[in-house]
Amino acid sequence: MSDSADPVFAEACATRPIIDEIANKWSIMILSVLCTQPTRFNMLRRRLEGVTQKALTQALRRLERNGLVSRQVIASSPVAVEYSITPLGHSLKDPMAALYQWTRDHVADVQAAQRNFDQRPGT
Amino acid sequence: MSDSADPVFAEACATRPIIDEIANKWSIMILSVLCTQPTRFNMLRRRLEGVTQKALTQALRRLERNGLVSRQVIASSPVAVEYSITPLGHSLKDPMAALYQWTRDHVADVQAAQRNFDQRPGT
DNA sequence: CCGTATCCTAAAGGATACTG
DNA sequence: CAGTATCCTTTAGGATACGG
Repeated sequence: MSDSADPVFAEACATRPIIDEIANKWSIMILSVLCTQPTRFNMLRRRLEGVTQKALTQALRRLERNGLVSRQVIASSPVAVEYSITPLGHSLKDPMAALYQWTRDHVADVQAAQRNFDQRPGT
Repeated sequence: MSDSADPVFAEACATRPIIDEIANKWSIMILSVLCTQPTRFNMLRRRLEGVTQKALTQALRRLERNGLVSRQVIASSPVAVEYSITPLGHSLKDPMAALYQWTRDHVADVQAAQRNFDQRPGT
């Protein structure tokens, strides 16, 4: 599977497990919020419209496990939990930006291809 | 969800649908192979060890729909189908490379975070 | 307030058989 | 050769209820 593949894309095979950890449905939106400021659970929940409690918890745990987000419990009376982005999480910003730039540059091409594909006659 | 989020990550929200199309389980490995040379269905299947026929077909259709891969039927006696990467697909190489570079630079950090997380006491 | 636990449904994934 | 169709098993996702 790897002998003569292009080196750049070949690396994709090795790095995919980590990419998959990051490319979770809500992860980048969570990072989007946390990049601005530390945020509490229910605030995140409000900001990410449509997220369920379960999904948010799962995404946060995953980000925390991978060192991109840190979780701090503030022992106030109704307990507060604040999530913030780590330096490691922050370092993802630049490479992400490159990918978003590609998407912006080519979104029209992709959508045109989709329309073309979807409109061609079925069997 | 978007008023005060960091601009770079905020873009993530808008571009995620397209990222998701590309970040499919087998997509980058398929692109890895096609980037080197056009390849036929069963050859791809052999190169991507562990892929099922169904999964490979689905991934190829998706890549084709998004304009990253083209499919050409060669009407020989047992019919042959050759897949190749398009210029659009090729243009993904550089931004991907940036992401892989990040992964390479930080894989140790991520794995350390994972070990640390996994080894801490449960309830 | 911040979750975990449970239950249920929906969707994904694999194996096998069959067609142009 | 290159798929599609079918079935079945596994996993993910959502809703609800409860605990620290």
